[in-house]
Amino acid sequence: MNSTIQDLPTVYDAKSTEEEIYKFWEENQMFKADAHSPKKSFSIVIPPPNVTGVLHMGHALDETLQDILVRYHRMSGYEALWIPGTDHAGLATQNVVEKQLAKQGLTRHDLGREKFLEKTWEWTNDHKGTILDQMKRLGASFDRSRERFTFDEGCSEAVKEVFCTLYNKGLIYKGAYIVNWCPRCQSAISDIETEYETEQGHLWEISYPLKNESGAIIVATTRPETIFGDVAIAVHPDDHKYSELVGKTVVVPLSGREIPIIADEYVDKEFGTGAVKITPAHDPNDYEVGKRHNLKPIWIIDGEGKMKACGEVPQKYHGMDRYEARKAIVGDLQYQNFLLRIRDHEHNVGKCQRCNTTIEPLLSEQWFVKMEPLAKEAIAAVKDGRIKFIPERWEKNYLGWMENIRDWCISRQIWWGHQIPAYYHKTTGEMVVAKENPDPENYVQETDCLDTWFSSALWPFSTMGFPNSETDDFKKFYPTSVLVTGFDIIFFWVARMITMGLEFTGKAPFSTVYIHGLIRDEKGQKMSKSKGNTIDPVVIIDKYGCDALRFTMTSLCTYGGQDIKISDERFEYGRNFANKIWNASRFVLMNLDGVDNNDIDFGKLTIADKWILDKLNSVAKEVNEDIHDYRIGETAHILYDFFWNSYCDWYVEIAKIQLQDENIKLNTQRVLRYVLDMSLRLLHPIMPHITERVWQLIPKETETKAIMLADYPVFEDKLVFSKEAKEMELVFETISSLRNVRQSFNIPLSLNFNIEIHASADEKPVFESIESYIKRMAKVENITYSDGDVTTKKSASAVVSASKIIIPLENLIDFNEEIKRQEKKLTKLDGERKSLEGRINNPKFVANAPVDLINQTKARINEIKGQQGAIKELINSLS
RNA sequence: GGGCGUUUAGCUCAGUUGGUAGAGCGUCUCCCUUACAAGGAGAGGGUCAUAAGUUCGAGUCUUAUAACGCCCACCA
Repeated sequence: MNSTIQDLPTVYDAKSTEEEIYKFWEENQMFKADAHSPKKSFSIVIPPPNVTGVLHMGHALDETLQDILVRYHRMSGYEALWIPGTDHAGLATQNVVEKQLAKQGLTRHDLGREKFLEKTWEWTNDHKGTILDQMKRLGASFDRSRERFTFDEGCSEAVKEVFCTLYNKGLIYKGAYIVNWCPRCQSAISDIETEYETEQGHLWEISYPLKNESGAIIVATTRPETIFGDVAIAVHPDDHKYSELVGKTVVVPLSGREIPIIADEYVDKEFGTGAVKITPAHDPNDYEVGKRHNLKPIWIIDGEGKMKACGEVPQKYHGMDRYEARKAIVGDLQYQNFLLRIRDHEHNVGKCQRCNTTIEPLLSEQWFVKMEPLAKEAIAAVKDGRIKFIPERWEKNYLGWMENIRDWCISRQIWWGHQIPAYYHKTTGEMVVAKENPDPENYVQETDCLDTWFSSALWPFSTMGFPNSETDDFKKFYPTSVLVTGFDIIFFWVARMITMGLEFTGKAPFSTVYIHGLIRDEKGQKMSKSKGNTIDPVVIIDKYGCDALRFTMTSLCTYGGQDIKISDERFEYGRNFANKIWNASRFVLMNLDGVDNNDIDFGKLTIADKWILDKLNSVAKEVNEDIHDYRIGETAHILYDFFWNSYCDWYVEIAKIQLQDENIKLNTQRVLRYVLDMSLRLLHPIMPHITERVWQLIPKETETKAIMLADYPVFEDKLVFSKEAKEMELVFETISSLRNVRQSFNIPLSLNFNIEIHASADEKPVFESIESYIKRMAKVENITYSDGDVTTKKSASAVVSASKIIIPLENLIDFNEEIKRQEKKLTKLDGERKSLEGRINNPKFVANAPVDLINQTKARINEIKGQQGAIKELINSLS
């Protein structure tokens, strides 16, 4: 980092810089938090990415926002901790390892549980760091010395503690229930892991003949293959169509089994035929009906989605896949004249979120968490404001779900994960729930594992040392400050963390939930590998730079948390800004002459100096407020506008003039240096690398290690210069007007012209003080003043504030064009004046509007009148 | 069936206590002015989806309608 200023390339080299800078931070352990620090704490736990995961745009956004908050607070005097880690991702990881085995023609069963776990641990240890290493490319300032894994020893201890405690409180139970079974994953999954898709299906109407008499009842079903699991036909009790049939017995086609006709209010009279077959083992609603009527469920489909080889299923169907069986059964029903009609029917089918396999509702023994008692406090915590959602509307969403909470199926029939700490006696079958096996000789552990989200739910405190609440980290950093995530996992994760945090630590695990939008492609579609519309953040970083990625994404975040549409080219925005920062910095550095401090002489400040300092000051104020309010996109916009449009486009250009004046050169250098320094600090949380790099290049009298450890700028009273800030408007307007004239009449830059200013009494001294700016920036040769009337000379002109500027360019301009130009302005002012006058002449407005506004309106009307008078005068002098 | 979001410039979108609309990109002019052509300067472009209401005043608040999108529920 010792290159001289002159050597710096004119194009910012993001790639080499970012690598170098990140290494610098890491080697100096700047991300490491101190649990013994006297500073206030600010802490975040990362939403742990799956160990199997690869970095995607969603991470890029999520991690960037967290990093911005962490870096901001670190610079603002907090002891900031960001804990990284990964999720063991039960099924996902198991699938990856199984796929590897499959290449060798093996299944996990060939290896056995123990060997398979060994293999999976091996894979995990090889890959645990990869996604976090990728996140280093994002500039993430997380504390790798505290890196955790949801399946590491500590987290496992926390899981056991929580499981046993909940069980002993009666909040975990084991029971038979209809669950969503994925035949491919061979496991139960929870309700929220099931997604519904609309499919074009059929409604088959099947005739069930009455026993011992003529006649039949016709049943409509979408799943004829479950016919062997039927235990009854149900009709609505008020449905007189069927009232005489209730209580009678029918014979199940193809099987010959006899089942009753029952009445139950669950049945919709209007749907299908008004008669439903009841299959308690394979449909959640049927299960409820069956329970009400004491009907024993019959299992006819197994865990692989195949027809069971059991007595109830005719032999010819044994082992048939459920869809094959459907075809065969429909064919057979038709052949035997039981099938009366087939209708097209659109219906929703449950799919496994992970593998998109159609879910098989299956009655089985599973473990559940009784959610309702736990939800109470989790609801209260949000309602009473202990936890705040941003944007607020997600609160409703959360509360709606919590208030209708259903029990959480936590057991999974997989091997990779936290094995449920329940032990069965080998002979008696007696069950003990305990952290350790009470007697390995005689007890075997439950084979099921826990849903991965069970350990994720404990993440904010399992990472801090729980169940030990006396660790330094727990005392210093728990509860965490804010949780940053997308809305897609509010139910999966956020809600459960809140529940568990409150139950086990008595505190909300975080006080704010900051929900950002999802990243979508340019058409607004979700990015997915299967659609082939993903954008790889690493590719973007290679092409545009990490800071460009971060800045662009940040700028696209809205207060309302809207989804963000991105395309490759959008990142040019951030790249160009980075390049602008780079080149502006180069200019300043090249002109600093070694000035190594910000000791500005306030007595020597020019009007432009005061304006930029005032502006910087208000930007600092606004940025602090915005970050505090999680309006992070806004901070990007404000800083972009300030740096580019105020600092570069105006101040730096003005500074070029001031630097020529030996009287104020040094002070100008200090102002340049100061504003650059502060701008870099303000930008650092969003664009950490380039700001650090440039900051290191600024000459300093004191040895300060890094910008990331420097103080974040705040509002300062001494930097308020309202009067000068206002007066600078005259500079901007004058120069813009003159440039407009030049452009309108195609006057080449090489031609310097003279101007004559008819200044109002109070504006004249201001004009005099800004003469050098006008001359240089508008290419003006001479400025003269005239107090009296407008000259009758034919000239182009401009009305600025309360003054008139005459540009005598007789031979160069088309007077008709000039008149048109002025008239256009006149019309514009006219519109504004009429509207304002309409207001001020309305007695109700005067009676109701705030005094300030009324005064402002009056003043503006007067100003417009003055300008219009001046323009008319100028037009007259032309014609 | 219930809930939520979106509708503002050609495109993508900002716009927090209501005070006559902004940015980036794109378009048109001019400029290689000693930080930057990934740049500089100037210009053009909007009945803020529609309708009613509240108000002195509505992109902003209320109600209704339309279109698109999302979430939840899951009548076989």
